[in-house]
Amino acid sequence: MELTTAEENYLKAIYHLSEEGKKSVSTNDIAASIQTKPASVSDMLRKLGEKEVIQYRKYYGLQITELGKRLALQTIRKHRLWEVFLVDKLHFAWDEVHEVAEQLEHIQSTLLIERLDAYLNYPKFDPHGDPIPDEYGDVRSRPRVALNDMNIDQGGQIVAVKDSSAAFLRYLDKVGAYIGARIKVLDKVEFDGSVEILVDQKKTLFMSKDVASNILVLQS
Amino acid sequence: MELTTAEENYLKAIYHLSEEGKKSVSTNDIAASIQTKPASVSDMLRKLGEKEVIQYRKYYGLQITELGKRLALQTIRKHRLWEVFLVDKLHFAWDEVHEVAEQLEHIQSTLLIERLDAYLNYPKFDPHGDPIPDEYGDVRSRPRVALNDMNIDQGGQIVAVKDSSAAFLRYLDKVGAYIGARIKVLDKVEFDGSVEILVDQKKTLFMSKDVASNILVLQS
DNA sequence: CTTTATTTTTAGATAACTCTAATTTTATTT
DNA sequence: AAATAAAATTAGAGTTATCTAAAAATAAAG
Repeated sequence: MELTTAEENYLKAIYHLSEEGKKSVSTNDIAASIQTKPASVSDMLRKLGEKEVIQYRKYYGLQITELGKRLALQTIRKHRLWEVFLVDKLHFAWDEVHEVAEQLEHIQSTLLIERLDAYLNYPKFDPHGDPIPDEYGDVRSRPRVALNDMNIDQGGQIVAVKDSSAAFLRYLDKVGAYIGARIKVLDKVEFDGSVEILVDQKKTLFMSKDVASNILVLQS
Repeated sequence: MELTTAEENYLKAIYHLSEEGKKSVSTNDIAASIQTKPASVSDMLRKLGEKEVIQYRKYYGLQITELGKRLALQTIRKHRLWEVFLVDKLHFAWDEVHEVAEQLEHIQSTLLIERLDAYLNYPKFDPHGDPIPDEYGDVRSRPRVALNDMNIDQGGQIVAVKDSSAAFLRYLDKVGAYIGARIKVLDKVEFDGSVEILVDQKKTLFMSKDVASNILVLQS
């Protein structure tokens, strides 16, 4: 089973949207997430259905199949391994890697990925803290909680972000709340849901609920 | 100026054919070298002409422009840097790299190539002994001679091969005549042009004229 | 429970790249 | 130089992926 680059991108988007807890993934959701038009999505869904990576009945909705999941995880694995390479070896900043990894993930060569994995020392998480699936698609994810769901005086380590846009990542870098930073919730404002946190035992800062909800913390 | 992957491949083929000394590059030559049909080539030549990377008048022939040369060398630079990466870092055999490098060379990111170059320590030659152009397209090539053009008792070091097919490279590896091997011509057979050589001061072997003509030696 | 709004799909075009078959141009032979 | 062969190009069609505009199906509102 071989997928084209476009098909891989659609399937990856569908997988990610499926994982976000939403019952069913809509045509519009997919279109928004990969910056295309709903009409194009409809067309592709028919094709992905024929290839049996999703189960698709028009107007009804879709469901990703086991085969689809496996293929999506393979692409995600490649993407995240390349991100580790770019950051660890080529010293890219964590907000510069996405665009390039988006291209590299489509390179076809199992040998390449095997060797890359070994070369990077079989990393389990990418620079954003997201888990890297193994070659069979198995993921070992750490339990984690959104920063805005933590209570006062609770602490932990930032392990991932939900929004990986360059703008958001730059903002985090600027305030020192990068992956790996240790934080503690000092206060929560009932009114707007914003939080006050202590970063690495030295700096305190305020975060809007919107920002905090995009930061995932491994509690300690 | 941006080229598509297909355009880059055509331009690279045209550049290589141009460099092989042939006065003019024919449509059929290009078709053969990238495994496509002459009809497709004609079409692409028109497009490349419009983009001014070649000068093209139908039925007459073509000539690569300065712009075309620069762009082709950029692609070749990327290809060869990736080959160094695959061999030096990921321990690919030198006959396994081509197919993967063929994909990697089309990744678009100047930052990536700058960083990769630095990471590999600014290599000047790829694993096949071919020179790596710098970012401006300048090539520092070593003077070298085809093995079948050498005389008896002359020696040197194998620095490159003309035919990079996996089959040929495997053959060379098998007989120990890899890039970097030191050789000396022991005898030449007038009748069929075959040569007897001493490899790394220990092993002697016979090579057909056909094989010898595809091996380039830096004389010493 | 109709009417309106939203979502989704189809229809028809376009762009890039490829092919086969037919045609045109250039080269080679006799 | 006419006849034939080879090379190159055009014509027409297919594939993949995209779009806009129109139509169909479902959901929401009155």
